[in-house]
Amino acid sequence: MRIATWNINSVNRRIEHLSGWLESAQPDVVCLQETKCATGDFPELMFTGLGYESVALGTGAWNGVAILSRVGLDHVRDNLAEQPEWEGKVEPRAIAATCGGIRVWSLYIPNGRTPEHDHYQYKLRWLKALSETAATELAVHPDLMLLGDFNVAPTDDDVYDIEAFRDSTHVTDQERAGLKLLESVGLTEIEPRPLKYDRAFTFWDYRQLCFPKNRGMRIDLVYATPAVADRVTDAYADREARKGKSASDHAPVVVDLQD
DNA sequence: ATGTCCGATGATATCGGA
Repeated sequence: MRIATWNINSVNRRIEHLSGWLESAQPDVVCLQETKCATGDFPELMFTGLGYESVALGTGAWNGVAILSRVGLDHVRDNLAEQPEWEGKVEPRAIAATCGGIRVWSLYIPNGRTPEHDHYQYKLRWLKALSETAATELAVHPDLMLLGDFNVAPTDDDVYDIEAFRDSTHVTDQERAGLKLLESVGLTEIEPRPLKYDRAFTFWDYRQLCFPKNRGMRIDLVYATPAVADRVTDAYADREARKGKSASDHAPVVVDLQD
């Protein structure tokens, strides 16, 4: 079984790019983030035509998550338990479903903006709530995976130059402690291999020619229970999918599991 | 020139967010 996660940066802007990738990569399950469309505007029929069931959660211009599956899609759940709010609202950043026997979460962790910003505290609260939901879910589902845009680089080596991230989010100890909470409840990170160069970056800013210069970050992550991690046969960041016109600023992460 | 892009506004350019 092949399962992937991809921050698509507007699913409707990315229809052609995404459908081409689905046909070439042939994933069985895909977690999407930043779909940027309301639940009812999700291009469900396009995915049906490609053989995928789908479920989406979105409000419009911002955020939005979805799951595509061609191995079943059941027991859908929206949002974390007691998901922290931003400006009084629960944002569409988490959706779960059971696909091919795996409990799958598609997640879009808040960006944080700057370490001084309220959004950064929101991000930390969100990571804590995620670990709590993960703990209760994995008690019921031994085959659990969390996939998505975590907006945190796990180590200094997961950004192109740590010196460029002084006073920035994504690399602080507190954010990384948020990831450690996931490990403390029994999840392990599945680290992808790079297809090119030495590091498996998953995001390159559109600005300043970051992609051609390979000024990237590894912030799209996969966490799994030991039962799932033991089945991993391969994992890679597909930087090829970041190429070309009308690409997302993120690349997909692909994980292969033994059946 | 943030060497950019997205979606929304009340546009026909500008803005917030990333």
